[in-house]
Order: sequence, then C-alpha cells, then structure tokens
Amino acid sequence: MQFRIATWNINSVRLRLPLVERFVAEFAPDVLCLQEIKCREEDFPLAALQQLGFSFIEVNGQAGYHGVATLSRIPMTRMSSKRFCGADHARHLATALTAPDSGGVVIHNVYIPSGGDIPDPGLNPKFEQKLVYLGRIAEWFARPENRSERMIILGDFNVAPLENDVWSHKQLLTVVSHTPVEVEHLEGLRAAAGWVDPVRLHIPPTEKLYTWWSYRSKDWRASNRGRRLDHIWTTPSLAPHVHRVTVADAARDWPQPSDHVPVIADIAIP
DNA sequence: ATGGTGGTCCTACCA
Repeated sequence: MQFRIATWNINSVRLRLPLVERFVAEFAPDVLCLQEIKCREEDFPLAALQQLGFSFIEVNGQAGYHGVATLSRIPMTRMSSKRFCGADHARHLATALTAPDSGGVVIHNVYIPSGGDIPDPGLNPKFEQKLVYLGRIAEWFARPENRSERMIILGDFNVAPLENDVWSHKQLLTVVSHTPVEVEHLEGLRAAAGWVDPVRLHIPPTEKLYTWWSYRSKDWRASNRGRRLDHIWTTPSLAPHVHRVTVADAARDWPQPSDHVPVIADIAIP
C-alpha cells in the first residue's frame, strides 16, 4: 500500500479552510496533519473536511491557540493526546492507521512550543517550556512501551536544526528556532526513538530548504529569509520506503496564506 | 537598530 502524508501549520483552520481545500485538490494527500488550528473541537469545520474525502478525522483543539488535527482517507483510530510540557495546551495527537495493508503505522502529530523571543530559559518562561517539552517528549519515546516498528512523527517542530535549514546559520545562532541548545534538545528527541529525517535523505543537507517565511517581509520569495521548522520523521524501518518528498512552497503565495507551507512524504508500506 | 505582519476574540496574547 502506498499513501501520501502531509503536515501543515495552517494558522487557523477556519480562516484558511479554502486553502486546505485547494491543497487537497492540488496535492491529494491521503493523510493530512494540521497544526495551529486555533479552535475547539466543537468549532472544527468537520463536515467541510469530511466532504473532501477524509472519513477519519481526529481533533485535539482549544479556544484561540495551538490545536492539532489529523485527517485521513485511510481507516484510522485515535490513540492519545499527551501534554508533554504540563501546560494545558493542545499540541499532540497520536493516531494509528488500521487498514490491513497500511502496516499499522502510528502517526504523532505535534506542535512544539515556539519558545518566545529570548533564547534564555532563565529569562524567558516560554523558552524554558520549549526545552521542557522537547525533553519530556524525548523521555516518552525513550520508553519501549511507547514505540513501535512503524511510526511517523511530524508537525511544526519550531526548530531548524541544520545550517541549511535557515537563511543564515551565523545570524540565527542566537535566534530562537536555531540556537544550539534547541538543536541539542531536538537531537535528543531524534535519538530517543532513532528517528530518521527522510526529507534530508531526498534533499541533501548541502541545499537550503525552508518551510516557513515570516509575514513581516514585503516579498518573502525575494528576501527568502526562511527556516525549515516543519518536519516529517519516520522510524528507521520506514525511512527507505519514503520514495518522494515535496515542500509545497507555492502555497505561500496563495491568497491570505499561512506563514508555513505543507511538507509532503510519499510512502510505500512494505 | 528597529520594526516589520497576522490570528484570536475584545484586550492583550501569541506566533
């Protein structure tokens, strides 16, 4: 079985429902993981998204901020929604594909805290919370009972780990999202389950690659001061079966865009 | 060096 999975920080699913519809029409994902839906479950545009063919939809939402949702055309069940940093934030949703030929793939859709402006956990509680979140989610995946052979973790990680994941490694070393301490914490999460980054297997680390461009620039493509904040990782056994990856950067030019663009992986389940 | 934009939901807070 082959399927296409995508992650997209949508920055309000209600406001940008037309963009989700356009993305689905143009890119036909079988599984779509959204972050920053910014609504409660009861306000989620369920019927409109079911009409796009997603018969299986799970939502972990809250009013106004954060929130994640996982939509699937393939049979899928909800597993859990953890609060890794203690705060009452809707930032995680685990589901599992249940179709017999889907390999029982477990999908962790995450929205890691942004971390505020000052990269010092002593001065900035938001930065501390980000590091705590990364530490706790790593601890969770380090426990064998929380792992399985075929897993995907994807979402807005709010960390650009590699030098070519940002427009200027040197200038962003002290900017939240690319500081060494965040990169170390993200590496802790990666190592906890032996996660592989198949996006960088397909697009080599020597190439610049971004998934986010700030709203605060006149011409995002001309200035191109982007960062790769959105990621799709798989367990080692799944990584060789990711046969294509796409960053749908055209979506950054759609009307009233999100500041993030979708990242897509095509996976053939062995 | 600074301020630049955008979403939620009514006043700041968050990104």
